[in-house]
Amino acid sequence: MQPRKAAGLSAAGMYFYWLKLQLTKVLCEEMASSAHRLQPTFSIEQIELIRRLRNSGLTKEQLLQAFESLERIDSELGNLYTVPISLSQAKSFAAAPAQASSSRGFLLHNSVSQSVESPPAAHSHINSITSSTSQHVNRRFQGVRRVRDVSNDSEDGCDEGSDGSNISGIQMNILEAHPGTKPLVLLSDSGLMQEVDLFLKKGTEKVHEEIRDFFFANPNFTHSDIALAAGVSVTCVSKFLVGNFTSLPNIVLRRLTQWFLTTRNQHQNAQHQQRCNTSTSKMLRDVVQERLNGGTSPDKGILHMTASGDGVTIDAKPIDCLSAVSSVYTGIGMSEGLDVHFTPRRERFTFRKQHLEILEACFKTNQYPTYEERNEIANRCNNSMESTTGRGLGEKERMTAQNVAYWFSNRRKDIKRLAREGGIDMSEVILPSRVRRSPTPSFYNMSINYMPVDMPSVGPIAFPVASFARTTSDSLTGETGNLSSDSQSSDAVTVKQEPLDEPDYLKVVTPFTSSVRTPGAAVERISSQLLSSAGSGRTGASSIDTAADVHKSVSKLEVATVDSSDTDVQSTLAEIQSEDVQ
Amino acid sequence: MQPRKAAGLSAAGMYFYWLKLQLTKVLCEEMASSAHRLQPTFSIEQIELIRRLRNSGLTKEQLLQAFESLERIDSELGNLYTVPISLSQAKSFAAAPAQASSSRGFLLHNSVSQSVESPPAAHSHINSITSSTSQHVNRRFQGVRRVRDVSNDSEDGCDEGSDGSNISGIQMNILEAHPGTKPLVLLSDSGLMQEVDLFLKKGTEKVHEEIRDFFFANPNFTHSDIALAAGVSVTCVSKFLVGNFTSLPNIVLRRLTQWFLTTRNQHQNAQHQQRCNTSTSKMLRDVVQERLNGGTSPDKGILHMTASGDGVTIDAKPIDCLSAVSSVYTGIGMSEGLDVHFTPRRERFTFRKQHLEILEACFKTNQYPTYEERNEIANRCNNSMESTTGRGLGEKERMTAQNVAYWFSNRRKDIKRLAREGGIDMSEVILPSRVRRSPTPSFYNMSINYMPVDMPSVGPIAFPVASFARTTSDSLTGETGNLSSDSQSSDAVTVKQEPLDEPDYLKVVTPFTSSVRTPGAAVERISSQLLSSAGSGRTGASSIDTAADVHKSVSKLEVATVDSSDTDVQSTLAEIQSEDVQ
DNA sequence: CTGTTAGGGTTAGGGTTAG
DNA sequence: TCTAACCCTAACCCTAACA
Repeated sequence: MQPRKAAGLSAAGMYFYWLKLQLTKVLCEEMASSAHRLQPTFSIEQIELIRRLRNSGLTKEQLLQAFESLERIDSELGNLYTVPISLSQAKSFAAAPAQASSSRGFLLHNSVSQSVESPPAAHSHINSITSSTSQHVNRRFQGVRRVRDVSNDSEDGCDEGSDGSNISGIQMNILEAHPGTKPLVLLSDSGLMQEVDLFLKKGTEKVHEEIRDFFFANPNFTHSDIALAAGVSVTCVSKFLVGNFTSLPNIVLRRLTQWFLTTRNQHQNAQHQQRCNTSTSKMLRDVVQERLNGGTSPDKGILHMTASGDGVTIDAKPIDCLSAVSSVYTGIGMSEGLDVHFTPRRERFTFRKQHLEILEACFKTNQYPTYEERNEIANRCNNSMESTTGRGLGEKERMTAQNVAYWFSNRRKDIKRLAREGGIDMSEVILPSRVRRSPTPSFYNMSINYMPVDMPSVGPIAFPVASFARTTSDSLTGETGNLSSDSQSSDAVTVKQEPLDEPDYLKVVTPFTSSVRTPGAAVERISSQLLSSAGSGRTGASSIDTAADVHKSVSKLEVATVDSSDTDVQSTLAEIQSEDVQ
Repeated sequence: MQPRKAAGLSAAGMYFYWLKLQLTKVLCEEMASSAHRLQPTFSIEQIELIRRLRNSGLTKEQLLQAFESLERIDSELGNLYTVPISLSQAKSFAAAPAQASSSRGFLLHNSVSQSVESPPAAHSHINSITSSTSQHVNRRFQGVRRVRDVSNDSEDGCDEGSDGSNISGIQMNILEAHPGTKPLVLLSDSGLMQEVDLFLKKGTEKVHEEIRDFFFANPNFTHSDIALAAGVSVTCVSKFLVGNFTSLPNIVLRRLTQWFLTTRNQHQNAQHQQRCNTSTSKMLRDVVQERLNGGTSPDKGILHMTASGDGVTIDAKPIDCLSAVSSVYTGIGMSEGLDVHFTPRRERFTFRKQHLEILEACFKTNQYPTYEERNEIANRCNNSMESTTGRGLGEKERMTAQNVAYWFSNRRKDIKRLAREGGIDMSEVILPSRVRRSPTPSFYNMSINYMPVDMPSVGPIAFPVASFARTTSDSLTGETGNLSSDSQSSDAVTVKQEPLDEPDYLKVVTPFTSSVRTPGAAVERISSQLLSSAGSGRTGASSIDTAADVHKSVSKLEVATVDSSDTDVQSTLAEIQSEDVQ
């Protein structure tokens, strides 16, 4: 086997992370000394990890060595990882396969050495991975206890997408035939997927409600457990349970749903025999048994795997959901009858002029909007957009609370950066608005109790239009004179330059200038700055505007920001920014 | 003054950015109330800002007014910004000149209405900007302390270019004759430049090592600080420190090096008297003094400025380095006797057929190659090219990892666009290959005890090929039947269309189709689609081929991609895509 | 602890520019 | 004209801090 050099550094870093996680788990298992071990299925990371390990050219011997080393180290350190097993009932997550035997060896070894790199797609031959050599290590399925080491999931950005319009990643369940036997890797069928789709069709609210109730009905559940089992971050679980389900990406919802359906079914089936919930092994056995018995859904493993870990799709596409899925199902990838679900990557949302106007206005008031506030802002934006365009918004055009959250987050950073670059120590000045955000209670009026102090930092700015002359002659590009008002083009903001000589702009800015103390003033300025600088062009695909138009929009935008051209903006401003400057 | 519309959009945006920055700084300075101010040199942004201000037609009086306003405001607000000075040793960045007055007015307003846009090029009369009125404000050089709060930043793309083949941007240091006197704008001499060049000659690795060590040796450094001081984005700093220095453009490396040399020297020089590192002014004085005394390099300002913020040259030209610099020195920009270093624009790399073949093959396997992978691909391409041509590759002919990165990036976009245009919602299907993106354990935690494994990248994708027809009739483009073998024309690949009905092509593809699990199958299909649909002939400039020829090459390319005609391709495929379908 | 989230880091997608 | 090469910033990941 020819070793392949690892990927990029960052990639490597990530890899480390996963590996760490993996090793941690394995080590954990290893440490445990239980006798009858079940070979749990593999977790997402595990699968991928293994694949990578294999691809990296690592031999099983080497791998084994590594494990042993870790084990040794661990024992020397006092079994830090040997924590009490606390796998609560429904807490069935993936664990590395282990076996109650005493032989030593390593998971997937043989197969690893044989196959080189496997395509990401779920291959049927994956089934043979573990079965080939029956390398069951005596690992224990250890509940993930650790301190906060393992449960520290990453988080993950989340998006809106209220329902399962997305196809989850590659689904693959690895089940073991029998406790103590070789693990079995099964491909997930579309049955679960469909079930999930159906369930998601109930609507996000309903889904959330059910899952939440299910969660609370089981005191043994912890966020971490679910996160681990479902393959999502704790953060997402938390958000979901708290009610911020709308800020979660579809993929997360799908996974949670999948977990829910699977777990619930298991739970129900195992209900009668789930008397002793303290015995992990017993419980695991139950689960396995259930599966072996052809439970509701043999493949709806708790231990499913999703190839691409993240991938977020912003928009919820209730309607397209099915079609999208079906298209995938019938896609080429499916030609072999495989259920390959790809986890879509995030789709970048594009903030339009109107959005920015509203966002900026809100930002001036409160840099830390709560979820409700964000949601409201998003709605406001959407409504504004709808009324402007006169048509419904596409899935991708619909702003979500998450988008807003991202925007605010990035915005705060922007300002901070700006301040820093300006040499101002913002750490003490800025962000005072961080008034303890409402603990959950919502519907506070956005404006609350504190006067948003803004940072006096930068001042109004006049952007010199000038040019940053590119080495070549760029300065000649825009010579158009003034710009007339622009129509509300629904295009992305293309603002990149703004004519300083724009009368309206100046006019508008002035007032603010005079009232510098206004809390929002500074922010306002920076905002406008940002706006002016935050241009991005449009692609040829959707544009037909001329350079002149661009100019127009730009100036328009600038003006609008400060001006009162938009009702929504105005209302927002009024609502939030009542801190005038009389 | 006749208003001129700004140049390119981005230029304007950039301009705003700089200006904003500048103002921020100015304001900051204004806020400070120290008396004996040193006039620190100017930062990149400052210089540009000032230039812009001047060009905008703002008079010094107006400027003064603005400053005063701000100052007043500040005092009224309670000197929110007057934070303890804590300029850590080597952290010397630029501060903007300011003055302590009390009149009211507003920054830039007047000017705005008057001036329009100024050309980006560095003008020699810039010298008079500040010196004309001796506007030294009592600003304080504020240290950048912050806790760890403020160390936030922006980012920015970067490129390859491993060594200093690039000429940095406009270099210009502004020093003041004496503290309290009018600032003096000095042109940076080539001394520092040469020093930088020499340093860079050590090799990227070495450079990286030294700078990195230097960085870690100073716990006070933050990425942001360096970015700010060096005039590069935080992203670049981050990448550099993490080790991805090869993905940085030459210009960035140069700047970092410049920063490093400058800072280090200062550090060393100030070492003995740096007992009290709490006195910012003291330190500044030292620095200034040193400079005035004709220190090692009077102009090696920390605060040099590089006019064009970006500009990237892809190829590393160790050899040309010097010549390049010299050419710049004598370039047009110099006509005024100014030491204007133009940042050369990127040199467009031309992908040849061979390159594309390899790239396509790799793309099918993994759409998101890591740095190492990209590097490997580049090497593979170069080797292939070398063996083909039988001669060494010129600097421009050598593909770099960055070229590969660009190619992949653009390729992904192409596919997405195609899909979109084809009416397929790729958001869910495409780009699954990205398994959890590397968390890139920023060098902080990277160390540790784990075996570096690389990260998993996902699998194969299945893209619905079918409907990717371009909206228009593209499918008709390639009707040529078979293609005979094509001679190795050294011309740039002009392949743009590919006959779908190409027997060979189909033949080749088929296997993949049948083996859907193959990761690259879908990609393959889309790729071919792209090729077929994305037709563009070659420009008349370099082409003389007939349509038939094009077809030939195209088919050739396609075939080669999947076929085993090329050794490199094969090896690549085999190596990576060994996930067969037995 | 456990759950959340602000923020520092980074990556990569949507656009745009220019060789 | 095409597309390599950027820019900007949305969208994440991860850790620390805090409730």
